[in-house]
Amino acid sequence: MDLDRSQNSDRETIESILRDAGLRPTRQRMALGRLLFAGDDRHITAELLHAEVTSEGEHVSLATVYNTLHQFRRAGLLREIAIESNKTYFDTNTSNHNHFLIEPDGELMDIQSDCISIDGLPEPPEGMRISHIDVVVRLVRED
Amino acid sequence: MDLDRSQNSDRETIESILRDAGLRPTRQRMALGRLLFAGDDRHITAELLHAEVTSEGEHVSLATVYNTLHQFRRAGLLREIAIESNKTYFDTNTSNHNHFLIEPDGELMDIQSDCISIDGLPEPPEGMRISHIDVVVRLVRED
DNA sequence: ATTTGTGCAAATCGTTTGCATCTGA
DNA sequence: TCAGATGCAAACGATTTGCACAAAT
Repeated sequence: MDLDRSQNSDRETIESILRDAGLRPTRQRMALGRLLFAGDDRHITAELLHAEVTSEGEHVSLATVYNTLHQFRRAGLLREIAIESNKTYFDTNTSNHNHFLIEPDGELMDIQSDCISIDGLPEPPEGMRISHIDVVVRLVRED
Repeated sequence: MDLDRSQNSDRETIESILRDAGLRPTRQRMALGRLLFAGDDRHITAELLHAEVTSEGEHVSLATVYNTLHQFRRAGLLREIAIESNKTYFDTNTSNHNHFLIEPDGELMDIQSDCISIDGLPEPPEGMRISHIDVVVRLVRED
């Protein structure tokens, strides 16, 4: 289930998101959390987030951005997106959903999961179970 | 469509695969091509392929392995696999199919595409068309 | 002969880590 | 107070690149 993010812009909500995840609401995490969890769902990289927080006048070191993104992911606040890229993309939408990938520029768009159904999956091998299914629909510009 | 690889082990077949792709059949490309296109479909990284070709006693520099893998991909002989990993994986099976990903060790298994059907995809945005759909089914060991 | 490919080492890029310092509970 | 968090710079691993040399048509 997705959180209602309509009011996430205020400090208190971000703070409780962090506390609920067992993370101390430090200045850096609050700043990053506000960028990530307030407003719409986002697809973002560490470098990009670092640039954003910096342009707000907040100082957060790049290493801390990396560390924080992984902490958020471990806490279930972010999900890593599987696309072929040398960079790691994180998605603030942790509910089941899938992606359109605009090939030429690498831009991502959400596809709501309830649209999509997958049939005919073979049984997983003995002793394994499906944890999650990722669907990436690659788009190219029509010529 | 998949090539019949049952006889790809001989020089002539590899050579014609390369020529058809517009690539000169150099010693290095032949050695890599034989490893990739003879026998079963494979999921491989540059480092791994370099280790293989080296252990055969052939000398191909790592840079050439990287360059060659990308040439093969551009020629449509390989496909890059979309998984979240710091390494780039290539698939010698360029037909439409999908993957099981064994989470703990990152191992990949093919799922034949004709098993799977995807319903309920929304229309792509104006001026875009679907080039390819990747499905990755993540597996974890049952506890 | 001319184009194309290769090897090597250095450069680059994204990311992680070690460690001294600082901060929140 | 003191575990936990951060910053910095150095380390790292995967990949790319520049350029002199070699091989293919």
